[in-house]
Amino acid sequence: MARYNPKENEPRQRDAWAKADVFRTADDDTRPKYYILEMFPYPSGRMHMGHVRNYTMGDVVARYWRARGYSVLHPMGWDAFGMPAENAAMERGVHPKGWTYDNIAAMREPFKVLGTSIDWSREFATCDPEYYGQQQAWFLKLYESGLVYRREATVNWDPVDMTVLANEQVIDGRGWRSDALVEKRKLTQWFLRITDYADDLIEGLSTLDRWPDKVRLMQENWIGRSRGLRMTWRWSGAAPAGLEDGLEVYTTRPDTLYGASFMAIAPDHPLAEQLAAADPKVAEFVARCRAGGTSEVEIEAGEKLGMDTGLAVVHPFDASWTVPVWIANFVLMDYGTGAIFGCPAHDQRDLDFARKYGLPVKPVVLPSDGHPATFMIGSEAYVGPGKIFNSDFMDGMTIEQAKAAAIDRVEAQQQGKGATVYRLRDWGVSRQRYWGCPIPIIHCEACGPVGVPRDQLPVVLPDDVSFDIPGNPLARHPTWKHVKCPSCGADAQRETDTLDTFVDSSWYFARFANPNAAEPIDKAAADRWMPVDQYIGGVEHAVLHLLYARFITRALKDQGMLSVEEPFAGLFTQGMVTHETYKAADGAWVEPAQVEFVTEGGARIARVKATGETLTIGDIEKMSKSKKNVVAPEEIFDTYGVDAARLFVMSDSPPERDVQWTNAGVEGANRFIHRVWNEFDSQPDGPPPPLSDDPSALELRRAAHKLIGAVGESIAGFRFNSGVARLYEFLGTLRAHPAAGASDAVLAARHEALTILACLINPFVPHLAEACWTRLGNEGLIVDVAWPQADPALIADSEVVLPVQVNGKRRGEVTAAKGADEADVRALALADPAVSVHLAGLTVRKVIVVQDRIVNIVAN
RNA sequence: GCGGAUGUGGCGGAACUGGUAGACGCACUGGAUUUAGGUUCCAGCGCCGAAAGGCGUGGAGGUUCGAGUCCUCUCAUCCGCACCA
Repeated sequence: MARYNPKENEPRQRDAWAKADVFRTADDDTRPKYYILEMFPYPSGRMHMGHVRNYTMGDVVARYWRARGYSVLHPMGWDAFGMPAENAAMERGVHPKGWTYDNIAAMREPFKVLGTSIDWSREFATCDPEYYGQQQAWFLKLYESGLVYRREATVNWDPVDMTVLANEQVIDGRGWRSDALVEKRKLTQWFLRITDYADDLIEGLSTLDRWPDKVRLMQENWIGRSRGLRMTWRWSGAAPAGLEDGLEVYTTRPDTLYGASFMAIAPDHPLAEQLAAADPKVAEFVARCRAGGTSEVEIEAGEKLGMDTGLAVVHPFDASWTVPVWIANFVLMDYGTGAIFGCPAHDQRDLDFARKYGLPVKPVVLPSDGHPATFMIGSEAYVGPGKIFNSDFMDGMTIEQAKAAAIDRVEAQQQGKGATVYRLRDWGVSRQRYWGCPIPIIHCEACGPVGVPRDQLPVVLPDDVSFDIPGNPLARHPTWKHVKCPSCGADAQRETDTLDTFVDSSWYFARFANPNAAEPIDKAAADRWMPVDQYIGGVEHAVLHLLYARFITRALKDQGMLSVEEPFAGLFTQGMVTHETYKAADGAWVEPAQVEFVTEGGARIARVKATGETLTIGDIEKMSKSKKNVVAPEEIFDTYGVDAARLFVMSDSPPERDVQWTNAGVEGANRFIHRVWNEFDSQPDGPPPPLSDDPSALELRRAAHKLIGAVGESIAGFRFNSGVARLYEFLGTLRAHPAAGASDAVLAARHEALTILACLINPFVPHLAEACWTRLGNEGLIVDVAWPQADPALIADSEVVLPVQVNGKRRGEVTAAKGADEADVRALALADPAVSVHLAGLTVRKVIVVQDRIVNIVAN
């Protein structure tokens, strides 16, 4: 017997897999397909524990379905464009391209060491011109179909880095890198018309029954569909220029039109801007609103600011009733029409505003317990159900009836129309960045924006760029942007913006079906593999990436490039890997690798290994460089082996929750691995004796056969921690039947059990499983072995143990034949001495027998 | 503020449709092996109690023969959105 040596075994098994090329996926396989995909990583250059967990999870699932006879596609790529490469270029003078490809090379190694069953022949990076060129091709198709357009939009502009920032990159109003105050700027930007698909994207959610409810709900809220009325209020008096028809507002509460008290427009509404141009006081007010708009404190306080414009409109249902028009800071220009009618009695914001500026508050919805004469609104608006009153023709209606009636009337008066409004905005994809996919458009003075002809794709990024000054290197490149117009041949300029990197990740899953296709998507291959059967990634992408990918999939389907509407049939969002934090007296964080622990008086004390300095044990947080609570996967691989790391991240917590990395935990996993090996290694060489029904062996055989279903269901149901627990438990059963001194019957049962065990541990600890498989005397690789079949006779129990309760409290148990009828079980239970003790002096009123489950005796 | 999730020993967690709460791992305690530390092996380990027994799944009620699981209220923590008309 030799101690299991992962350092020697693990590389050998990986070599064997590579040599046999076992993970290459054939496209002409006739077996059913299973496409499993983990969200591809950004090539930071370093693998972290989160990757280990994410990719091990996917690998366990991939290896399981592979063993179950499916043709499994499990590809891998790199989400390789983006800001970190340019930041590295600016900070260290390296080229983004070299930096990125070096990082990919550095990360590919640990990913291969992890032993995941990936078809590396399909690998690509989004910064490969072969990939982004195809992206440009479909982008142009969407452009031709009208899904891509250009308009002026307000963006976050970082005046120091001279670039647009995404909303996520603005922290408390400042650029995340430069710390400069971010300005709102109007820039002409490219947009994707995702709002065209708003309804489809909502309806589609109901088909995604293997997605977490949480994610579906978040997407629904993000799209934010609301139904209401878009209507125009006519001016009382002279109409402002350009708004001759009146003031258009959007409301979801047309039932409260008789409660109207004021109109409010956004500070950046065209009317407000017009008034500001004419009146310095208005200009000053508008400026104040804008400044306050970004200030956290003011939003927090919710202070309502308003200014009466002096203009007024006429109520649609009463020509003698005029309503004043205000400018208000709480009205948003980019939602609805940028103008509202205020009904203070039934909207809290409107009420706050009305109270502050002394505007009328007239209730029009009466709660069921309210009286029309006495019902009053205090400081809280009434937003509950009730009957309409004070409302002429709507009096007595329910809210829903009144909404319909008001919409009908407004439509009949030709002053508006029932409308659906979304919170979702079109997707701005322009980035003033170098390291991204060039937008394949040429601007010609005569022809306008013209798509780059197909035969000139890809538009490749130039390599000779500099990062010594801020701004977009593409824009200041001496020659790159100067081209001829493809349409008229005149001098023209290339678009120098690049695409948001979320575009890159919105279709890569379809490209994996055939990464070398001459078209963006090989439709036949995509029809074979799409949709992804199981997608795995972090919940932080619940709206962004997952919504964009769903949108692009639908858009490409409408271009005839794909057949599916939804890219991901199943989604699993995994938790993070966390670790304790350690802080020194001077406030500095200390890495776990430098910490040792002692127990003093039952308390666990952390201190620095080298100096003995006592440390404060802080919160358990996501592993991060800033808190230094990081454990490098490579170090763990080196100390314990890859399998121990894989097993631990799968074992301790349910996969959707965070898992706390602990040294003690990985040692537990390591212990299991060595114990498993010892069981295989203690089995005698040579062919096993024949299996027998000897009772001494039957317990082991039963346990092994039952384990097959339990572990399989755990994997299929993403309950990996439970599956691992069952494997640990089974090891105990195995150890209770040692090989040393065992009868032939037990040796035979052990051989069978070990054969099963090797197959069941294979998804989790594949390197160990291969070694175990060979140790049992088998030829070939266990990756090619089918998932074992349980013998129905061995998993069916002939006897069951039934707990017996008296008045709901467990008092004893009886053993009965499986399926025994009620009368027999009842007699057995009543005769049990442990039970009868508790029945002394009581009268049995009722005996409930749940077949093969439990007996409950009701007595008093 | 709105929406959602979670709450079980010292810790991570198990308990699939209401049916033996605490599987499995960690920590801890005792013992064996070892020159010693570590490793390895055996045993114990929800709380109260000497025992019999009682009490226990954030808290309070309820439904049920039976509730961690279902219902009502409530507290705490976490997450998402946030002046969305």
